[in-house]
Amino acid sequence: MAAPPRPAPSPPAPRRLDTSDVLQQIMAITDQSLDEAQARKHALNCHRMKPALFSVLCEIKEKTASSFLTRPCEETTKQAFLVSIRGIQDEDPPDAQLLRLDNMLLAEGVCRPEKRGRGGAVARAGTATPGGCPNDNSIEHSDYRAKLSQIRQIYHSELEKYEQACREFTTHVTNLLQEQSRMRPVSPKEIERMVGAIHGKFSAIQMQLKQSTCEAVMTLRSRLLDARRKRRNFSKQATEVLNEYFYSHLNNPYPSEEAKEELARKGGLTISQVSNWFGNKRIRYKKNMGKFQEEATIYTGKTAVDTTEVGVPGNHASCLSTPSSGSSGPFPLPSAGDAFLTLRTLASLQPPPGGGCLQSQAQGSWQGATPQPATASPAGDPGSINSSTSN
DNA sequence: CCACATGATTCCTA
DNA sequence: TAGGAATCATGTGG
Repeated sequence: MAAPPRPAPSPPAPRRLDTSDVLQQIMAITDQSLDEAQARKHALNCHRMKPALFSVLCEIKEKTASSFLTRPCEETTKQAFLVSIRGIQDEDPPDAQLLRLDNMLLAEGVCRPEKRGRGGAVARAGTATPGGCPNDNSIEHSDYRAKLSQIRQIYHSELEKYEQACREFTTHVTNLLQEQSRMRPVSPKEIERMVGAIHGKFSAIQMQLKQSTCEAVMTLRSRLLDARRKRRNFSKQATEVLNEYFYSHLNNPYPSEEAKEELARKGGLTISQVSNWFGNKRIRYKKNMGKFQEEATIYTGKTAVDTTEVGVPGNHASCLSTPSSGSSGPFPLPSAGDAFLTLRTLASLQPPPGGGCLQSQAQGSWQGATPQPATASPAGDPGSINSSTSN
């Protein structure tokens, strides 16, 4: 390491120096050892020209808004850090994401220090089964609360650590800058900006903490409060309503949105429960049609009776055999015998002209054809529900 | 306790 | 995005 030429080897505080000499010495401090630099700094501080020079520097700094003029060697690293975060502070301020995280942590009861995180989590878990079956959720929820409490503790202790570190670092940097301000122009604004940058940096870290806490809570929720664990069988009435629709639309068991709404309303279910039910029903019926024959007979017979009672026989029945539904594959039938059985029960719902049409459809399959869009069922499914079930 | 039924979820496809 | 298929997890009856 070749030492750069040093300007004035002699006394630390020369008696007569013009401003350029003083400046030169300030710049030379960077190349000196710590002790030397300290001694020289002290000498310069005591120099009679210093106040004047300092005010000139301040003025220049104000005008140019430039970066640091000097960089005492012992602070190089920290200043590098400060410079590096200087760019970061201009990023978008505490944004919506932080707000969302805060809201979620609040809702989950994590934000409140140790106040039994009931409110959000548990209350929401209670409504997590929209099927109208209120659950008693005491046992697993106590487990959930215990784990949530652990998460909360970790969260708060980490948060406290970060906050303390942030405070300490801020104080440290502020002190440094204040000390530096004796040597170079450091405006309060600059200090403020630095502090802001530090806070920005630490709040980014805090955001990560919040994010991982949120993730932990979500995982916990999905594990302990998963809706599947809350499963309740549907009420008999709901099952009947669904089955009636299913078997009376056996060649096209794809209820439209309106039909789903109606079914949901009648069965006290949600739309997604209705969709799930039909999804499950279709696949299970298709897999094992023989098993469902009895059920099919019951419901198709029943709906046939219902419709005649209501007196609108052609309404939903017509949708079974409409040309457009014939354009896609109808429901598959298990075997010739089963097919006949189903057809016979279905046929009781068919208006005479569509009979042949139905037969040809019924020998096809839902599969292979694109799922019948609900709108393609021109009989007006919603109407068919309304007319076919009177309750 | 076990087997089966059933509601919900996930992944994939058209 | 809806639906199919596989799967999970709970409910239920013997």
